[in-house]
Amino acid sequence: MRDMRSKLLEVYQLLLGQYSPQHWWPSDTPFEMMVGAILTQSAAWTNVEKAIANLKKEDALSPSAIRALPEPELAQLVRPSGYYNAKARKLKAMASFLWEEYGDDPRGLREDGELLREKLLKVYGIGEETADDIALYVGGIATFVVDAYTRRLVLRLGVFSEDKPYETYRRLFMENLPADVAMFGEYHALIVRHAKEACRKTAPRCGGCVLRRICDFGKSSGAA
DNA sequence: GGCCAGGTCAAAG
DNA sequence: CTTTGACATGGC
Repeated sequence: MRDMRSKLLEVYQLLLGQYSPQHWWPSDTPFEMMVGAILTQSAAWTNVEKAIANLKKEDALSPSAIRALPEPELAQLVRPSGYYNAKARKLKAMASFLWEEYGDDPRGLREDGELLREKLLKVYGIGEETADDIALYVGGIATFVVDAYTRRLVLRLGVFSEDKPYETYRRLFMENLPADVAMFGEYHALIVRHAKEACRKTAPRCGGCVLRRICDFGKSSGAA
């Protein structure tokens, strides 16, 4: 088969041609982006939208408001996104981090360079994926976001025969594609769009899938 | 009613 | 390092 560079690039081209640019992350401000990144952890985006709407309605969508709000009250506002007690605690940790490190100016994240990702990983509630989300979409760092959809796609493409650690997937993309913030951001967004639209876990609509030719999913025989 | 959704943490082997 | 349980709502 062709080399990995061509393969990953072709997947990107096909998805881009099928869905057009997504212009992620869906948010009005950098802070809203960070809040969304935490709230969407293992949750449906439609539920995250309800939670963010609640925060906006109560003027609680700012670092200072999140810090000032009693945790139980914050929890009720983000309740639609699930795991609301845990997420309230995570939001508070993130808001405290923003004040301590950047004086509440999210633009400060852009000045950390590659160090940003490591700093984010130390914050309670920010794991590998969320750190990459923020580093990429707010920090402007050329890092690749690996979510459940990305893993499923890579496995169905036959790149790995079994699941691997997060870092293995991340390196797969970063070592085989040019470091381009806009492209990485678009690639991840397209993977999510494709997953929601056609490449679902249950009842995947492979019939009209643009990746059909290069995806192993559902194939019983494959040419050498 | 069961399964799934743009994960993370802490404890334990 | 891998596995397991906890955390929880809402749509189909």
